[in-house]
Amino acid sequence: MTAPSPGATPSAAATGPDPVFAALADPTRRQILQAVGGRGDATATELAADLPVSRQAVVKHLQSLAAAGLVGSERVGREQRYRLTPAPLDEALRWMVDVGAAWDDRLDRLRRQFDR
Amino acid sequence: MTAPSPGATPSAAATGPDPVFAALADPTRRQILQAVGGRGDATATELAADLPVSRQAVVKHLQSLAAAGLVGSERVGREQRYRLTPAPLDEALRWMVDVGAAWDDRLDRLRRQFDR
DNA sequence: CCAACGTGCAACCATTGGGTTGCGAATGTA
DNA sequence: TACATTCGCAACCCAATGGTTGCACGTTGG
Repeated sequence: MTAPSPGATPSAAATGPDPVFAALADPTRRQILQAVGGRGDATATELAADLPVSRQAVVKHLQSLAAAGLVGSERVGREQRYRLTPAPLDEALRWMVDVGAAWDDRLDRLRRQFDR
Repeated sequence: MTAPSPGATPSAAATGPDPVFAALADPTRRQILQAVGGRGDATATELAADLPVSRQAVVKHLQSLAAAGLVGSERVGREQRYRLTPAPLDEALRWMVDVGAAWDDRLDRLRRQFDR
């Protein structure tokens, strides 16, 4: 998944899953992520219209998301348009899958040892 | 993945991906999660020995994780043993995959429309 | 039985974080 | 040119959070 998604600078893609998890922690931020993904393109003002928070709050959230490399922005005229760059999700995803997998492995090993 | 994992009560599994994402936000908490998964079984005191924080801090983290349904605990003698219950990870995982997928769909649609 | 160990509870502290408001600067439009 | 948007910056507020310490209560083993 997640082709390089051209256009929109990824704004310093921040290494490691840390910032991604941190970014995903907030419900509003996840909502914003979904919204900008669904629209394909959005400004802070547009997003704020559909949310119970101020534009400035949305801006801050978008900055967090940008810091995690989950969105990129591009200035067009007098507005700043954001778009999704979901690549960093992969790393976080992998982390979770690994934890689950390691656990299942352990269960398997125990089970096998028990069957013997 | 993530079989029901018997034993150890899931401690009120909390609905929705919210508590899971919240739980995963903290690096120490993720470390604890990995540690308890790797050992298969651990107490707060044991975990604290390998971490740069106090036992009480670990206890608090374990409570967060339990609230998210990611660990279950079981009292054995005078110690409280925690174990991984990674099932709730699935929901969070799905959320992320969905966001990524929706985005890829949009890209595809745009590309197809452009080719025409 | 008593000492040692491990847990659980509570108070407290400092920092982070989400949110708001206000304002000045840049850009598009009548 | 004058007006209306839209943005970006800064200051400020309050609640949540990660962390600590101290202490009292069960449990185990010599």
